Parts: sequence; C-alpha cells; structure tokens
Amino acid sequence: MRIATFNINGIGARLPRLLDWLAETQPDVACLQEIKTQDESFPVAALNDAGYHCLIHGQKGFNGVAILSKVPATETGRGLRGDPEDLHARYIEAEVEGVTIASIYLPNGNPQPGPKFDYKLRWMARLEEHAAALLASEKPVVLAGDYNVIPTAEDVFSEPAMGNDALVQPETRAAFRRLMFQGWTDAIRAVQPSGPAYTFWDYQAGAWPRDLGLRIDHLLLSPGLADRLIDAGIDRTVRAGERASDHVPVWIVVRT
DNA sequence: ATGCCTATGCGACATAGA
Repeated sequence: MRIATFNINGIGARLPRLLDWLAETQPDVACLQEIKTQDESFPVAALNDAGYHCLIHGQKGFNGVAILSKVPATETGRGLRGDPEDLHARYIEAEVEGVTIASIYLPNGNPQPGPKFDYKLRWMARLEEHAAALLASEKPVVLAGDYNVIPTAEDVFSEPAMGNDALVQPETRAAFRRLMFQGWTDAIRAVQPSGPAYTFWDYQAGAWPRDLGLRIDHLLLSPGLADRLIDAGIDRTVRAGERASDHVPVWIVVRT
C-alpha cells in the first residue's frame, strides 16, 4: 500500500501537476494540504476520472486538507478537539483498509513571537493529545502532512539563515519531539537516517536551483505500521515541473 | 535590513505562505 502526502499550494493552480503525479506514481492514498478552496469548488469529477475518491475539509482561500483514495475511505474525523474557536481547516482523518490516515496542515507560526506562533504551539499541543489517543487505540496509524517543523539542523540548508523562523524555534522542536517520543517513527529517517532529505524549496531567491531546501513534510508511523514499512521516499523531480508547488510529495509503501 | 515568488480573493492591492 502506497501512501503519500503532498502540500499542493492551491488545487486551482495545481490540478494538472497533481493529475500528472497521480498517474505516474499511482498512490493508493494521497493526503493533500493547502487545497485553498471550499469543498464545493474541489475538482471531484477530475479526480474521480483519475480513479480517486475524495474526502475534503476545505476552506475559502487558505488552508484546506483532503484525502484521496483508490478504494472508498471512511472518514474518522475532521478538525482537532480542544479549541471550538479554531475554524482553520487543517486536519482530516480516514480509515482505509484498516489503516488510520491523517492529512495534517500544521500552522506555520510566523512571525514569531506573536499570536500566530502562540496558535502554532497550541495547535501542536492539541495534535499531541489526539496522537496519544490514536496510539492508545493500537491501530495502525500514519500522521502525514506539512508539519511546518524542521526537526533538526540536518533538515535545513542553513540553520543561521532560518534562526528567527517559527519552523526552527526551540519550542517548536520541543513540541515535535514530545510528539515523536510518544512512540512515532519518522518514515523518511527510518529509511535515510542522516543527510539532506528536503521536501520544500522556497519560490524566492533561486532556492530550488541552489538546493536551499527544508524538510518539513513528514509521515509519522505508529509502532504497528512502522513494522510494516517497506520503503519511503521523496518525489524531488516534481519540484522542477511547470508551475510546481513549493513542496514535493513524500511517500511510504507499507505491507498490506 | 529587505525583498526576492506564488496563489487566492469578489480583487484593481492585500494577505498568507515558510
């Protein structure tokens, strides 16, 4: 079973690239982030034609997550508990062939310090709580998405260049470690323990041609699913396409 | 020390991204 995550940065602008990538790599499940549209405007027909069912948690203009699957998926949740005021569409969860799959768009948090950074940390605390409940269920789970967290200095082209960024702050990294230490496995680091494994390159300043990237898109596996991990990878070449997203797809293959 | 680029909205620039 191939499960991928892809921050597409706008389904409106990215549909052709998304369809190309789906046709080429044929994931069984694709978790999307930053669809930047409401449910009604999501191109369900085009994706059905490509062989995918759609679960959509959309929002006008910003954010928005979705889960595409070849076989029908059962939605098991949208949004995180713990803040009724939070209306951002950043979390959707489904069960596919016995595997619980979450598509996560964690808040960016810039500028920091400030209210956006506070929101990021509160959101991470809510995710931590939900993730603990998922682990307690002892089901196979993958938490896939754009975490907006650069876990270590190895995951960024230059630590000093990003020093003031919300993605590398000690509080951000500590919150991510707390999540990981619950017992999750970072799929990419399971396959490639060290060295650059970037998943994002800024549109600005020639970041892609200069390979000034970040590793911020992650697939976290529950212990039971980590035991079934066959391979994991990053579809770097997608970044070179026409009108590419600033993120590229990251994927795992797990034994079914 | 700032902008660099891109996508979206009911727009003619602002906001958000990371």
